[in-house]
Amino acid sequence: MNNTDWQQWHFFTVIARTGSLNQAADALGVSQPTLSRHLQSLEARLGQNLFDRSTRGLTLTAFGASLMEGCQQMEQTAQALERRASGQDQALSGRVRLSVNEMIAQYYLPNILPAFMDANPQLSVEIEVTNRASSLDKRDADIAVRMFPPTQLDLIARHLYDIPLGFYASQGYLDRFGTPTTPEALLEHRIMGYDRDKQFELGAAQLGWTVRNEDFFLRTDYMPLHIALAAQDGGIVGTHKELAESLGLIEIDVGVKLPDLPVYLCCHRDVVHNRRIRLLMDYLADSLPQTKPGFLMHPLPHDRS
Amino acid sequence: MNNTDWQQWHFFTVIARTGSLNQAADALGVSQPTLSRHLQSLEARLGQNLFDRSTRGLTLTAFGASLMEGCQQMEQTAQALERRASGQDQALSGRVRLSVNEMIAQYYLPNILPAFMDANPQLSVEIEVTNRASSLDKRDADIAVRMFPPTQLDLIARHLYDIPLGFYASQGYLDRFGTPTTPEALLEHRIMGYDRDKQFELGAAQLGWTVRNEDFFLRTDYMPLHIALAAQDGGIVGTHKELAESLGLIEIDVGVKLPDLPVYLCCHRDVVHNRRIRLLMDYLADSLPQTKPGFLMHPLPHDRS
DNA sequence: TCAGTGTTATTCATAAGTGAATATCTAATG
DNA sequence: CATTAGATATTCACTTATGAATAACACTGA
Repeated sequence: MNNTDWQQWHFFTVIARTGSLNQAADALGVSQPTLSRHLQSLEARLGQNLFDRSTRGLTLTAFGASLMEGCQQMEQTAQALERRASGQDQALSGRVRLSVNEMIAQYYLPNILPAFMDANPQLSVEIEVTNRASSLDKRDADIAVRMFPPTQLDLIARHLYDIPLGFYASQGYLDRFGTPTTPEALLEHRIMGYDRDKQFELGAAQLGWTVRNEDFFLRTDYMPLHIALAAQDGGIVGTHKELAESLGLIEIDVGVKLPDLPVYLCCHRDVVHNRRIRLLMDYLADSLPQTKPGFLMHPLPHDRS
Repeated sequence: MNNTDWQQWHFFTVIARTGSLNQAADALGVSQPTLSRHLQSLEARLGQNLFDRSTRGLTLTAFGASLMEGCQQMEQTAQALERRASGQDQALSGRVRLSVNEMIAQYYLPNILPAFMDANPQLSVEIEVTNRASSLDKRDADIAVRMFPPTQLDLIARHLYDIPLGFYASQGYLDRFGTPTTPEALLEHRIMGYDRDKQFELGAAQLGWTVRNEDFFLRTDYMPLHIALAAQDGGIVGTHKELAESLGLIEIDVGVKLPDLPVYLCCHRDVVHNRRIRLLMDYLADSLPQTKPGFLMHPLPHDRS
């Protein structure tokens, strides 16, 4: 009677979320035929279909949908189990996964990570670079560097320091287009903005500006491209003060002080006492605030003649 | 990264509860070597041991114990999932599991079940006979007939009727030992009682009597044996009025009215709307109260010469 | 209309998991 | 001290499950 296969519920959960056997197979690390068969087997045991099949994927039947709540609860519990288990693995060997955005990855980590890796050769550091908030829940990462305080209650956040921001352009750009002195004038310039990232919009709103991403001259969420373009006389960029200055960019004073960018170090409650994770967190907390940015200045190959 | 195998957590949960690979293998329907290997695999993945091994079985390490809470939660969710899924299987074929005590099984069901099975040949009725409250949680049974209201909130109970009780003995017994007329005198007689079942003790306490199971002349929880023995001049039995009378036993009036025995029909909230289960419940609710007891009078072979 | 891209289902050689039997261990017992 | 009972671990023949390849299908867009 205890014949129930938790594995099949797991498969079902992921299939339901992805809506496709192929994607679920990818996520689960098994093959699509395997999922197909397990799903059929589960449906056979339950006596009715969990999904409607089509050539565009699978969509939950009412029956399948009615079971999703329990599946999600099971998944959360399973994830918590994994976190708690891994949080108690106090060995100083193994992996630590760190999630950072492109700016940290490009301009800060290269300065400080080698020393850590030298000091802890048993530890393999895995770095996930993304501009979205990585899921510490799913243990996609153990530690995350974020520029905003996390909202989840079960995350522990440590405010490290604040990065001063400013608007910058190269001397060459300013020679060609002049130097704006008011916010209004600034917005008429070739200022680089974001694509889907809403952070700048929100920050501007707090300053009383009405700015939409659509208004920008050039739009990308990949900030190192902002920097590289500005360095090549491409326009005005709002970025880290120290970084811009180390690149020889000139600060533009439009009479408005940009708010500092806070830097938070986050991890999950369940793993905060883990030695490996603690080691890297403490090291980052020590070294990140002291680091001058600017190791790999130019990620994109270019020839400035 | 989503490599986590829910199945192994299931195995771990059952192993932890049973404290033995062999028993867990039994409960899970797999072999002991399979469990041994999966457990080793899980421990290897987590990097530390979940159990201390000994020749007396496995005992949780502190690490393993710290994970049990999550496992139990997962198990409950899985069980709820199974119930909800099976509750929505509206086919009128398949199995329905019914849990009853020995009295119902012996003296009532034989009268009424054949008609139900004739009317619903597609349905296979499985009957678990136990005097303990069967677990509707684990879906050991879909429906349970109980003589006391269930305490769990997620069970639905339907009070069917009340069975009048009385003290009875055969004419032969009364001829030999006389007829008691007071409670005190009754307790001096060869009255049959229970072994581990505390219900009679509790009921007697409500009447103001102080009776312990140890005081009885003959002790067994198997009530049909009470009946059979009384019918063979073996002593006095407290049992169902109609049943005793149909056996030709004589009621003994000691000036105290025994409280009626309530009969409840129970099922889990999650499956109450299931057609199969509903069908049998409704049938039992209709037929049980009207049934005269006494189909198979003498379950034990005997020769009354 | 006709490739192109996505989907699920099926096939079959092969790899992985399984379990009966067995080895090995320990505590309890005569 | 030898024996028994009950436990986990290991072995190996064998069953089962797996996945690369493929088929069959439906939508999309040129």
